[in-house]
Amino acid sequence: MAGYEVGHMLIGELSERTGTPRRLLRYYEEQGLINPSRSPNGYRDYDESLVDRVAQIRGLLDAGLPTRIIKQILPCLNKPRVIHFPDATPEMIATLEHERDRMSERVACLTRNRDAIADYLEAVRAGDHADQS
Amino acid sequence: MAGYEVGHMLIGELSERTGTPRRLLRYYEEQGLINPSRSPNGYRDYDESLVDRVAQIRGLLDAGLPTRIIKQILPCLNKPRVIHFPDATPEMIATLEHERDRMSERVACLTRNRDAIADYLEAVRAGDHADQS
DNA sequence: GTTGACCTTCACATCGGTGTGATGGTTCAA
DNA sequence: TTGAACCATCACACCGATGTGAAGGTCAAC
Repeated sequence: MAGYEVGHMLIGELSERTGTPRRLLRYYEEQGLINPSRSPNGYRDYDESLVDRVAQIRGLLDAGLPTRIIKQILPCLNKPRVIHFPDATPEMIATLEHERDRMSERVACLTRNRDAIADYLEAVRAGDHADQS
Repeated sequence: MAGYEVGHMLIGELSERTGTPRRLLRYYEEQGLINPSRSPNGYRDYDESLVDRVAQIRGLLDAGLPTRIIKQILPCLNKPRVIHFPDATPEMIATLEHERDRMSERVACLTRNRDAIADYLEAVRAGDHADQS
């Protein structure tokens, strides 16, 4: 059970470190969002960098993006500065532009509503129970 | 089929004006997100203000919020300045604070990824096909 | 009065993300 | 060598949001 090579881990460790059920780590792999290598015994072998990537995936899922879209935008998000892009096909670029804009819309919507909630909370906190106590 | 009282409309018109299937307008009602009045004949009668509200609901759904949560935060978002809040129970306040924070997290995640996409697109556009043509 | 375009309710289906558990292989330590 | 703690695949179930359509009421126009 020992992790000989540092920077690599089994599914259980990645699960704990990301707070993600094993089931979902396998699901994300099935959807092509990650592809861990395999140890000789067939166990999945996750690279350290996948901790961040999984967090990113979950954040995007939580923000309403489906795996299909996440899969398309992930390659643009490789840690190192834009090295060499796998595919700059016009359709891919159009897709990215579209998704970028949709994300901006989501940000606007969320920001608007969050600010409204914050305002409400502030108003409530501003001693509005004066007529009750 | 004429709309006698302006500012009121049938489900079909609201559907067209918001780009929302009738099915979903009824679903949102069932979930307690809107409650249109009824005409004598049983038809749903939507107020003009629901055009905006439906847009808001759809935006939040698209941003990953479930109807259960949307239902809780909607009352804080009445057009007129915070008039009188229906319920300022401590649990409700805690819920709102929590959801506000979750929305901030989503905004952060979406912004980060959107910017990365934008950077990527810019880099691609910056004549990086130099080594190909 | 019949037709057409609305509306109603209701039910069943699909799809994506997720939960749960069965069945069995690998490895380490007692 | 057996048991515990991992791992694997696979299948079935659930839930929320959504699609689709059947069966029937209302109303305006012809």
